Amino acid sequence: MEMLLEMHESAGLIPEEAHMARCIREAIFERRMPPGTKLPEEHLAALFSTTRGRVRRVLLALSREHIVALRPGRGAMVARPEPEDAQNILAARRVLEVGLLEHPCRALTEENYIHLKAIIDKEHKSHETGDALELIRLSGQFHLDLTVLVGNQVIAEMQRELILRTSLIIALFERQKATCCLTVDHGMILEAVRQGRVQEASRLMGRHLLEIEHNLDFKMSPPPATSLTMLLSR
Amino acid sequence: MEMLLEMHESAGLIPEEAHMARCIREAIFERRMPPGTKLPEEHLAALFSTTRGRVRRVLLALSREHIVALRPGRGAMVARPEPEDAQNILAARRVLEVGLLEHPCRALTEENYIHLKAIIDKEHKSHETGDALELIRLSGQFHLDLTVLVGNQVIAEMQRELILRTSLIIALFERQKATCCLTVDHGMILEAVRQGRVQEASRLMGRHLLEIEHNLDFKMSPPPATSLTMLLSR
DNA sequence: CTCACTATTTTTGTCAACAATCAATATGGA
DNA sequence: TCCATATTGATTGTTGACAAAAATAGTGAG
Repeated sequence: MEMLLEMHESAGLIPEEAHMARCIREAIFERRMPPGTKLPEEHLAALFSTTRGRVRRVLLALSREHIVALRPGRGAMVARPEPEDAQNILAARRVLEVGLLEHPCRALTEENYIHLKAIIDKEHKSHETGDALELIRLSGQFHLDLTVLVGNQVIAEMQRELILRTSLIIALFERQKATCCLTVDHGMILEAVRQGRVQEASRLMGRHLLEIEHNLDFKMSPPPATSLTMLLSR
Repeated sequence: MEMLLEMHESAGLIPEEAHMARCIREAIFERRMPPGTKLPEEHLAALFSTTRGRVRRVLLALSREHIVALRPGRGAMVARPEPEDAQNILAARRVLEVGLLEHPCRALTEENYIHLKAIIDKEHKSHETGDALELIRLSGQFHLDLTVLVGNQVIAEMQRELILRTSLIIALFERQKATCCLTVDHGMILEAVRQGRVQEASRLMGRHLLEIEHNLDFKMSPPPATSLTMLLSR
């Protein structure tokens, strides 16, 4: 359940700020804060019982990750990627993840395999019990942990940002509900990787990501900007 | 000479701050500010005739790009990547650039080719006149522009960060002088891409990046932390 | 000369109050 | 009713002074 490896996404922030950033990222990733949600500084400061200055630093950091939009004078809100961004982001993921499976930095150990398999099993369970939130989380974790294990920290950090942005994209443009990653695909990919079938694994991953892309509809009416800061807890 | 495409690396910063960030990035990239250079806030504020508060925001932004280290209480300095980081960064570049040439987002137009060829020609000129600084700059621009043209904005932003960090790595660990990118390689890569020889292009790029890596010596004594803020002009 | 300790100076971190800006509402005339 | 304008309220942006911490310089004993 816990993040496989503490990635140093905290660069430049003190622990308290890093914690706040993590909470907000999590809330965005799990769509408790949909794109467009306003993020007033004082609200957040009160929520995390900290000062406005610190909130400000965190918002700047998150805006540099492109998951928060920071318009001067108008404050911060959860980012709403343009269709063009969406295509670029998904294309980037294809390049990165397909490329990585094709030319992995290191091979998957048996231990690694067990770890990833466990995530997939949990995905199945969440699918059965209908826990959509947990399914989203697990799906992201599969992609991220696979990247860490077959790649390295630096690659994983890029990947983390892309996954978060993908979460925003799906929230904005998903054509039909329940279109998060297909657990079945994850299983096939993992097996191919385990057996060293590099070409097959990367091909599957490419198709998997394309499928996500094809389930988007950019002509969708952008949902109205929600306000209120809510439910940051877990 | 000018950056091919204005990448929105200014997210969350006002224009003035974005300009400052660009200047510092440039100075770091061209090694006018070697790794370890101290970056006192008031110094920078005076240099750019701005306030300490703004400098602070810029330093936070740059620290999130991993090119500035921001230790609490001790101020900012140009980052000094660990050998482990160095390996991860170069591995990431291999995955990204090789993967991109193997599975390009779009094909190179004749116009694009001319643009890139011009850069290579300038590289040759700089090599002859011995203008090492310009050579470094051009070399980085070749890799970056190629990424933009064959990929997209999002990929290019990741690439920009990786190239900057590579510049730090070379400054720290280069075994022998004059080991910046070999212009010859660039030429061969470009020709392969132009002719649509995808496999060949990606193979060459992989070798090219490995060559850089093999010219590093991690046992090198880390050069003493230089101080003084100097020569930000161009 | 070196070490340990103290004092000084520089630099960073923080805060609260104020100014500027934007969003929302209210007002008034056609 | 509708639009334009003015007022209000809420939120963000900035400043400067101060506190805290670290680097530096200085002092003296061994």
